[in-house]
Amino acid sequence: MSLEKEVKKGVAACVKALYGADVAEESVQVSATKKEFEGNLTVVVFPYLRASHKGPEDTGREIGAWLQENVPAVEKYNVIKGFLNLTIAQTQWVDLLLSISDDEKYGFKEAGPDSKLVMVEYSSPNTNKPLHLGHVRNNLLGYSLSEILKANGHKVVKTNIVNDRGIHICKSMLAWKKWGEGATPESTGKKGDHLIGDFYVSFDKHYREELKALQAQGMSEDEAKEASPLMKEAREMLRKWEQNDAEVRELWRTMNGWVYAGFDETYKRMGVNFDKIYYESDTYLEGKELVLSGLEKGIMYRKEDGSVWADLTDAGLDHKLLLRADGTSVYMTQDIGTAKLRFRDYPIDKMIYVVGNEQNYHFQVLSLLLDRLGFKWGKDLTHFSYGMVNLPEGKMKSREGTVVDADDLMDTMINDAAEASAERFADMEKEEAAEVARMVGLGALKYFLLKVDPRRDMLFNPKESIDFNGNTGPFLQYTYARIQSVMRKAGAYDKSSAKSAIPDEKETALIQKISDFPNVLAEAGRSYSPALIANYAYDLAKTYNQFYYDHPIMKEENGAQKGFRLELSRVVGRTLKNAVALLGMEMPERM
RNA sequence: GCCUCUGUAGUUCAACGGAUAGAAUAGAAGUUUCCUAAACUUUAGAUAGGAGUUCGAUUCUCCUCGGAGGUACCA
Repeated sequence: MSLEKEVKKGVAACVKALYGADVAEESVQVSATKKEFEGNLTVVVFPYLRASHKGPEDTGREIGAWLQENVPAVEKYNVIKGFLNLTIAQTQWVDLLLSISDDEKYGFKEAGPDSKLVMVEYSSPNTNKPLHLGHVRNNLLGYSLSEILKANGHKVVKTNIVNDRGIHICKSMLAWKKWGEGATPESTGKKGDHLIGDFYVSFDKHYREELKALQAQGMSEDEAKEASPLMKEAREMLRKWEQNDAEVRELWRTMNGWVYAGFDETYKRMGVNFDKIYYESDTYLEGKELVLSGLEKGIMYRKEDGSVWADLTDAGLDHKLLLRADGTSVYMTQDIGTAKLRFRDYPIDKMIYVVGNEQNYHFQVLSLLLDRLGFKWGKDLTHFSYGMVNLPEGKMKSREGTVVDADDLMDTMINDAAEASAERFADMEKEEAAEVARMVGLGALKYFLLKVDPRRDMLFNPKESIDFNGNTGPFLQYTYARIQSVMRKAGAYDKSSAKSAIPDEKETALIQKISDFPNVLAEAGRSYSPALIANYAYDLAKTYNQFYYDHPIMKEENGAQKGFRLELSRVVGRTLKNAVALLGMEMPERM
């Protein structure tokens, strides 16, 4: 049992014994003592004043005395204002470390028969352009969240809905037909997703020129948009696609194939993956059907022009369009269809959508509609809503060429890491140096994006954001690599000799930090927050570096002390590695 | 207009309603005959403004001001 739990239990028992009041163990407020006060754990006593009918100081002293008497681990106590600081007996710390040290997955829970099945949707790309920085945040959050949920004993299915059909891909297809001159990824040497993205941009460029020309002839903007031959052609292409036109479908398959090959490369490099991929082209018809069945059940209604709507005003929302007058589906329709297929494929207990916060309203509506259509998890589906990544100039805009491309970004990170470490890698084999640069570059990027509270907008400054010093991914990796270096040099050692070691303050602080990991992991799972893991890992590394600076390890002459410090270092390294793995980060053995 | 989110050192980020609001970076000053200095130490610097609830408010409620997003046929 962890010390914290022991104290909570003790306080609950104490309040019962002294004041006859019932207190839930979980409600007891226990935290690490601030460093300016004496003690290891602090109990907030304010909540018990009502039961004790005494002041905070007296109550604190009474509880402290009781704990000292009845909880073996509690050696001393002091009370400052309403805070009861407990000092844990020194002998407890080494025992605690040794009790943790055999559990290689300390803090992780295995999935069992009673585990909930959680489906996490993330990434959700459109197939008309390559992934950008916003997707990177999405992918890393989705992956990390999935890993954290798994570590908390849930069964997790990672899923991706690919928006592979619609006017956007038709625009790229049309541009390719008109101006592509048969270009392929092979002929151009370009990644498929980038090639398609170029044609999307090209379409937009020609389209805007067209609009300008039409407006010069005296049309209004709206009239010009209506009259644009290019847009007409694109719409015609979409119509043909829906009618299963062989030629259009063939081109569509080919071009999407290029995009998928490109995406796969990017995903692989980013280190994310999926258990099941759905395609909008397979799900949108299902959505239509469901909407029509909802129409029969009276959940939807049809307007005079033939369009189908849901009236959500009774839930404080609006009327929502689900099928256009011409019978084509919208985004919402597709999401309903996807939900149906997923429900058919998996016994889902909980559905989490990792999607940007600009879609908050969409998911509010989706939840309501799924619930009305009879999906048991519809009502409490979770929209894991994260904030946007902004650039110093403001929002990323693809039309203005201010998007930060995911592939370019990863290249830059890895190159910077290689440059920054050229000297220190001088004695490494080329391959290892490249591998370490990859880990460090991506580690810096992942940590940077994940350490921030997901729901907040964040700022990415290409020039300044990526640093390898301070509160960064490489800081954690460096700490780990340094520990591994010590372990390599130390070779085999007798762990049991640690038993008679006497830890000092910095060492007990480290053990306490390590023992806190299960709580942090559980809380990260409850609150869906990779940032908690990132902040914890930073804290642990920081604490270790402070210890490392003035505590000799291998050079320690006292055998017990040396064995203890080696074991402590090993467990810190392991904990760091396990923690950042939840963020998709890898740890180099040397750097 | 209406709805949602958001406002913390110069900057980028922390802080289950708990003690003197923490880090990093930029600034100033230091630490290496010693296990990796991508490290460590010292220093200066912030809760947008105003009411309220509370023993206690960055956190909860209300108002004002600022920023972002959404708002029925884009995803």
